[in-house]
Amino acid sequence: MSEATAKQGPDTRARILDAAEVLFMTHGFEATSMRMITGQAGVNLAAVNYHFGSKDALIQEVFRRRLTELNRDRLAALEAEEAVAGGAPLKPSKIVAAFFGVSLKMTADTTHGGATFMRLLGRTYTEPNEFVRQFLAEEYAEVVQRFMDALYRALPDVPREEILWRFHFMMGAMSYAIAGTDALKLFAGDFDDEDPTRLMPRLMSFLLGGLRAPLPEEVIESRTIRRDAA
Amino acid sequence: MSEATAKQGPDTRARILDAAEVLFMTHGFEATSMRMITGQAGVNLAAVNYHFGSKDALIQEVFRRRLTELNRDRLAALEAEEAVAGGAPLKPSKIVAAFFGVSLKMTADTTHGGATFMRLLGRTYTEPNEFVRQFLAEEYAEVVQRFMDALYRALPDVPREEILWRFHFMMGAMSYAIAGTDALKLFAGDFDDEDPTRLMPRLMSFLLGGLRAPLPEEVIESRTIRRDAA
DNA sequence: GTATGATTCAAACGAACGTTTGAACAGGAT
DNA sequence: ATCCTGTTCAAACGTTCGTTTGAATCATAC
Repeated sequence: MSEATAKQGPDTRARILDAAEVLFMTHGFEATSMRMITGQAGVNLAAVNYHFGSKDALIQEVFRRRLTELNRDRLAALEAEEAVAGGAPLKPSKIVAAFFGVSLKMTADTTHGGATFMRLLGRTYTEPNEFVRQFLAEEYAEVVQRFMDALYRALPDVPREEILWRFHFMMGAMSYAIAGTDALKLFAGDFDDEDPTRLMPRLMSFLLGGLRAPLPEEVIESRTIRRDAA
Repeated sequence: MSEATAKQGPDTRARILDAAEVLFMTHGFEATSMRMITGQAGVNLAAVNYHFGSKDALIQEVFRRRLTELNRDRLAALEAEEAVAGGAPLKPSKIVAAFFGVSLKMTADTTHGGATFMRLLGRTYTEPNEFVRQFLAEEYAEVVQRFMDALYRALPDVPREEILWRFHFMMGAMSYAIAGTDALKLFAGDFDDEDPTRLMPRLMSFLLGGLRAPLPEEVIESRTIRRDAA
């Protein structure tokens, strides 16, 4: 390994990662066996442990190779907006568009498997597996902090806790929108599949509407939604 | 002889269901073994297959016993509103409150395990397992249809497809809000723990804001939009 | 050519999985 | 006491899991 970089085999690594990405999305981590992965990738069973060390390490690598790029693009989009603003606080819509627009752009990318990964990622936000969630949290720590700070500055009069909640809600709506297209079909069988290009404006309208909604009156005084069914 | 194994008094069935509910929520379906379930429940390994037939049947029963009640309450809440309206279309806020308010009421129920189940349910909306999703779709078919019809009548000028999407987004925000509290903590370590009573008004404001947001321009091009407000 | 290190391969490993078995135990009703 | 029915129990079933092994193959430098 003199000057050669991490370039290893011909394309065994990449084929394993691509196969695993699809299978993890379709069946989940636990239900996807090494034999399924290596079978679909057309490589030997031992190849995964040789190239990645273990199944868990393979899972991490599946996420890392995409998340690195995704979060880099997110930060770039945010910094581009900040450069335009020149020190002034950004408009919330710009911040939201920077974060979620990058996500949806990858969702629309069908040629490089980005769409598959985004669906996998959406499912993984609620993944029970502890080490997967721990890994995701580390990967997200910086970018989330940066966006939250931008939102704090953009909405100085809104309690930070409230902004945190709404960001949480927005993440949920996006994850579900991307990952749960099948679930949507289950709700309404007569539903023609859509290209993610049309999902983007729909989701963005919804997210901004939720973000700008009036604060709950609970801030002033506890109030319960009237739902008396007698 | 060494230890007096606490002779279990109450129902073995219920003990298995309660243990399985917690373990499924913590580890997921595939990662939760029969031995974990029976061990936590304090029953024999064979008890699950004796009482439920199989692990899959146990999963279904875990959901069925709670979903039956949940969806019954949802329909009751909707019908109560419809009775008050007396034939007139309901306001969207009432419909949303009927559907999601019941969910959050169960989330706030800590004494009967309802909160545990709601977190499990939130995670399961994006569950890859095919038979689980099929089962969920059947359980939800009627109640979703009823609520969608109510929304169609409440918003006659909004394209049905658009309402479907926004309902989808709302489901995502709620599921994530309930199931992903840990994820929220990962984003912001300094976060005082959740009190579902306070989650309710927060989420409701967000959902209604998203539901009433202006439609994306792409849709507006072809249709005139009227904004109904509550 | 041969040597050397990286990669692939078939085969096997022990562990854990869901499920099944047949005996043991319980408590009424006859 | 006996039978019956429902339930619990320890043990084992066959399968599949992730991982490991050691030899075969390939590529490149000597």
